[in-house]
Amino acid sequence: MISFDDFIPNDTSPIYLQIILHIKRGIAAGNVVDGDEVPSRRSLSALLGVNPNTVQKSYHILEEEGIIFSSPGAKSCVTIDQQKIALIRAQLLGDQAKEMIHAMKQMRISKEEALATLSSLWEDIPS
Amino acid sequence: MISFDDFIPNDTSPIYLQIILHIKRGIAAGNVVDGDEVPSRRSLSALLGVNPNTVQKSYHILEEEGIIFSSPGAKSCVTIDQQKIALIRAQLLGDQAKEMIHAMKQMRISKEEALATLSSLWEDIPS
DNA sequence: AAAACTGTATTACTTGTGTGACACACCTTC
DNA sequence: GAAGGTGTGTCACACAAGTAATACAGTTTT
Repeated sequence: MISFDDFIPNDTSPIYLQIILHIKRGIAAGNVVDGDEVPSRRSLSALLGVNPNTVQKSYHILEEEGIIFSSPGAKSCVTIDQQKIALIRAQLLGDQAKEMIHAMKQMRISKEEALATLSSLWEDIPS
Repeated sequence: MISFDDFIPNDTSPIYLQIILHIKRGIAAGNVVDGDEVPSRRSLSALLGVNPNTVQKSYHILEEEGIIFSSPGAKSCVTIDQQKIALIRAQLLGDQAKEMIHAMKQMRISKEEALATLSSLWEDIPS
């Protein structure tokens, strides 16, 4: 079962997108494997302090992407193979790096300073 | 005058927040100095393909933060000193790095792989 | 069968964005 | 100096997206 303990909500992007991203990152991390259950709409919404419908929206999109499977009354679970996992991981990693680089360049921060900052802060962020 | 040529809209967070971030990054970069004019609501909205009111919302918030100054009929301009600039720069740099590290750790990506990815993609992203 | 869980659909409210109108400042022209 | 045009910021209202509240229907467990 995927964990949401390290879910840190962010007030800039919609919550349903953050939930989707969190699950995809969990998959990329290998924390979630094919057939794994996903938290129920209600339990996750209670944990995150949001409405069940917001979680439903996330799950619905993930279902359309073929990442989770739902059927009325039953628990939803992940349906994904190794190829998809590698693809998602590469995608998320690349996107995140590109966004970071873009932000740094907009601030005219050198490659060296960016790498140094990242390196020095690495241990401070909890896993 | 601050440039929006390298503004890359992103469909995850509200546009007005992205505009604020872009201007703050321009300030952090040193591209914008005290007294510099800021694009008019209409010209910027036309350039970005959004509504003048969306830009207005960004400028209004920046004015509340004491970063720009507006008065009816006159062009709006930036009001900021070196201390504020250093503060904004440190803030944005730290936030961006922390967000990157958090994302990487969620994907169980090692410090080495993260730095290597960033380093190898650096030259590919246009300034 | 009843209870406690599950996913789903309908509806309303809040926030973000779009459309339009207004008022003030500057600059040209008469 | 007065009149008009074009720039500027500001505001009120309408529409769309994100989120919340509630009710409904199926599955599992007891």
